[in-house]
Amino acid sequence: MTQQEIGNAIKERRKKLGVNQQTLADLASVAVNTVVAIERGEGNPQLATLLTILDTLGLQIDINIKQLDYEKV
Amino acid sequence: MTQQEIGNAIKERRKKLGVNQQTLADLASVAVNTVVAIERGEGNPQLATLLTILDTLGLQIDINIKQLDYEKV
DNA sequence: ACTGAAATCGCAATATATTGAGATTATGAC
DNA sequence: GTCATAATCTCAATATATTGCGATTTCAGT
Repeated sequence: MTQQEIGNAIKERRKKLGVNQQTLADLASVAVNTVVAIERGEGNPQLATLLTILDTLGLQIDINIKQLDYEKV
Repeated sequence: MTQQEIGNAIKERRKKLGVNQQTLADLASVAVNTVVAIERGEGNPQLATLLTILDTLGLQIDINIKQLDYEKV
């Protein structure tokens, strides 16, 4: 999962929950600028920042053995 | 998954692969100090740094809906 | 206990994320 | 097209990760 994909996942989840960037930022106690950057894939957030945002959205990170292309679906 | 657990996952995987911190750092093009901090759970690495290290170890990040305690195992 | 390798620590220098405030642009509803 | 809201951008200030080097401690094997 790339930085860009992570940003997209956050954005989709946020929209699904029906909250805007400002509200998410407030709930996660980060600046809205930070949320914007991460969702756009332009950000290179610190792990704590990312985890806080994910947690706020009811999401979590898992670490797995890298999946090879031919294994997908 | 917490910062600490991520550090442990990296450490275990590294040992399983039989490489030391310095070698991992070199392969991932980061400073050994950075690897040390992350593995110890003291670090708050930037996402790019974390992804590079995980990738070097053949690991990847996945984002999932948070698992509730009573759902575990 | 000895030895070599691995892991950890300390610190200053540098790079980069984060923040805050305001301005600008997109987007959707009516 | 208008209006309101959401999203994005700019820029300076601040906080914090990263690096490099050396020193120190820990650890495993003999």
